[in-house]
Amino acid sequence: MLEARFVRENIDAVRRAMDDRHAVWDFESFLLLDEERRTLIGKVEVRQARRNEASRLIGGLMKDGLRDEAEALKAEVRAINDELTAYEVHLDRVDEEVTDLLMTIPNLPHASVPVGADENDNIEVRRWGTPPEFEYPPKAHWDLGPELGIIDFERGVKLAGARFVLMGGMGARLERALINFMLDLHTSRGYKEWWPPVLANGDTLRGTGQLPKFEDDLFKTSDGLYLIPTAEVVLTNIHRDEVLEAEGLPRRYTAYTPCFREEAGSAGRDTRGMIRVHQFDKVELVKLARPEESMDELESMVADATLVLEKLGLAYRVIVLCTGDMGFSAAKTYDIEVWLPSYTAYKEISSCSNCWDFQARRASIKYRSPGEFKGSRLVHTLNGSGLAVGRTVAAIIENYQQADGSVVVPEALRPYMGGVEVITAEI
RNA sequence: GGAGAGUUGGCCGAGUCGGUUGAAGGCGCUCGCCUGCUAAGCGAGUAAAGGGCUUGAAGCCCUUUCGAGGGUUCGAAUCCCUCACUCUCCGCCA
Repeated sequence: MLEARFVRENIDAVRRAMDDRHAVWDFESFLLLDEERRTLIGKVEVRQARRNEASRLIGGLMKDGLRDEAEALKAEVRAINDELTAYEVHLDRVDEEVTDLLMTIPNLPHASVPVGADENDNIEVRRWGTPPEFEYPPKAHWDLGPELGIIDFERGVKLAGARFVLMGGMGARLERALINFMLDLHTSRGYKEWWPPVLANGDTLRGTGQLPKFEDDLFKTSDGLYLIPTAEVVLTNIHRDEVLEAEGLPRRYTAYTPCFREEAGSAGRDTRGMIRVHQFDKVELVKLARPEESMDELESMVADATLVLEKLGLAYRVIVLCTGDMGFSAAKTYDIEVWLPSYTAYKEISSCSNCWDFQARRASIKYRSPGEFKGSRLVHTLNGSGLAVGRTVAAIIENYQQADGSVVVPEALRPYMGGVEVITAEI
């Protein structure tokens, strides 16, 4: 969320930022409502001040036994209250409309973000590793997995529906091994591990920006809870409505959770395999940082996420998203893409964003630093996948496949696989 | 699920026969004094959000906020209702 005053006072810059994002936002309504709101506040507050004054006087008059004078004042306040009620009802409505509008404006892109329309304007930052070459036509994980008996797409559909996956045997083991591998790696590098709820309330989803604008992307329970689409939601909201001490920053958090997405609007995209499913596992990284350090923390977060791929020996590239391709809450985003032979392309496996103070303002996450400044200031929040586990499974199966249909287990993972070096067909 | 207790400022914690209580006191923090250093001590200050005036900055005025919402009243942290959450006891249970 952006502040109403900030938008009002920087209207041209905000307009330009929205143009850069190719986002549409109703500036005209905002300016009108904002003006109306401030006018109403003035009218309400003048009357409240008079009421407070009169009430004080009444208290004094009653003590002195001057009942008649007190009654006259009471009558005046009653009249003021009638007026006040009408103005307050109006103000509440306008206030809500302003807030609703502000909740739907996306974050401002950081100055370092390239301006562009869509994913074609994203800029590659670096590459690591070499995509494997095969002396035979490599198979996709959606073929290899079922042939090995470790991924069962058909029964996943039977159990739950389209875009749900069932894994068994070494497939399930690989999933679990990756989760532990990633968590161990991140915790060894200073991230604190959490085990959060995977259902969250509306305030939590509003805090990170999924609500109110993207409710269609979420699974919702009958009593108003949401299945989290990412652990970012709960990890970032851990400190909602809190004031943190500066010396405790940056906070670096990690968690493994299942993630749930409706994938509404992505019909026809990535329909094969386990690239785009309703339920997937992810190890998430979240940081709460001081504003002046948040950009450095974004860079190091990308390094933390890519280290997973390097340890696994998977080729990847890092791109910086252009203004037109960034998510709602992000001020700057790096995507990490892993090489997938089935796509003969790099495919997103992590997205690392600095959300600046956008989420912190929604969720009211502040910090204080006595001696440096008075009061408290908003922190910056960052999040990134470290990594999406299902896509990592797919990448390993495809990149480490052998001519005989078996899959070599990356060395770094073998301790987590009970020493298994090769995955072969099983029943 | 049943019964009871509770929810106050960065933190702890007072505060009901409703009226300068935005809220005692303490901790923490800031500034000053004192002190070979440190510690201790003394004095002053220290909530947030919103609106307005002014501005280089500071500042000033007003409003709101004592879990959330609603009600009673001229006036509510204080009384009433609803809801949420926390704790204790009972029941049930992976």
